[in-house]
Amino acid sequence: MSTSTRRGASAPDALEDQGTERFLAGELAQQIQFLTARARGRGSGHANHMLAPLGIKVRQYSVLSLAASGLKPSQREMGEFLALDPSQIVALVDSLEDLGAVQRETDPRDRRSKIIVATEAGMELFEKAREVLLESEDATLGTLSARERKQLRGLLLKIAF
Amino acid sequence: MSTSTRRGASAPDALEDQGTERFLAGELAQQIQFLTARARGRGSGHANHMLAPLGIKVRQYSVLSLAASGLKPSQREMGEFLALDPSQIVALVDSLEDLGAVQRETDPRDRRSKIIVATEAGMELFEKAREVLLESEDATLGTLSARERKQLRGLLLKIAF
DNA sequence: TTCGATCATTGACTTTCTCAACGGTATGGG
DNA sequence: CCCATACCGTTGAGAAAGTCAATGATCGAA
Repeated sequence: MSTSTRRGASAPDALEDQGTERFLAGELAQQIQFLTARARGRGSGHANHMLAPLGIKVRQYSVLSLAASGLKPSQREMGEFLALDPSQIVALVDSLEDLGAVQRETDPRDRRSKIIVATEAGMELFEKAREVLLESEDATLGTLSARERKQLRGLLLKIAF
Repeated sequence: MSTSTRRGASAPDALEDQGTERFLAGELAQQIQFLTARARGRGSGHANHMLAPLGIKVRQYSVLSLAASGLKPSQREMGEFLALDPSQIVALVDSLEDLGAVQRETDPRDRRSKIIVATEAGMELFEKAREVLLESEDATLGTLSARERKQLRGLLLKIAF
């Protein structure tokens, strides 16, 4: 009940602070590239803020999510799916390991690769974080109807890979 | 005509390399947050690559675009619209100024603020970059129909601000 | 066995982000 | 007019994120 930000009960079409909408008719606001970057900035910003009490960020959540999926992902697979450099995965897994949320297990089929699995504590952390993120997503998507959200998901899914 | 990457004439539903689609059914692929970040990563990556020959990146393009819009934006306004810290705007304007693409003009109404305008050369650079970016966007959106692109633009516009 | 490729890891480096401070300037109240 | 306060651009420092090359261990195939 605290969130004071945005969505004032009044001011129907007051987008953000004044001065911004002046450029909405411009060329940038038509470029999907730019809009995507803008949306992502707002989204991950809000998400990280909401996630802070849990001691992780969205980056780490994404790794934790894969670890908790039961799909036994290797670090390389994670990097590919998350579009992150292998070295970044190392750091992220390290930090989650420090939190006791995940564990590295050497793949018996290929001892070079390590499979990341969530611990008990990791599963609990994941569930909490998941709910927080669903709230955050809901807040970020504010004005969109359920139908529109589904549409957006579908469209993004097509271009994200 | 060199770009060998992606969009093979065949392979209708071959998303990226193999191993990735294994996680598509997972929980992350349902989160708009994640999809947005993924899409943005791909998009800006491709765009920066295409833009490299012109000596700028998407960050600088966005500033140049506003400067070339004729809307006489101040740096503060740019920062707000682009969701960038004022100090970053300074650096971006500096680099564009070094390229001779933009100029700082002190606002006569408020001598604290500086209005950024594109030079002749800046306008030419902007036009070239604009075309490159439209191509890049087209490539990134590959599989989307014109109708879907319009939808996506509309949806993103709603959540980007 | 040996050679080339792959995986995780490390390290160095660049870019981007975030924040605090400072000088110059505007604005409003006494 | 003078003053306090707030704002703009700028600088600087430090954290976070992204990029790239190299290495040891392991795999797969010749």
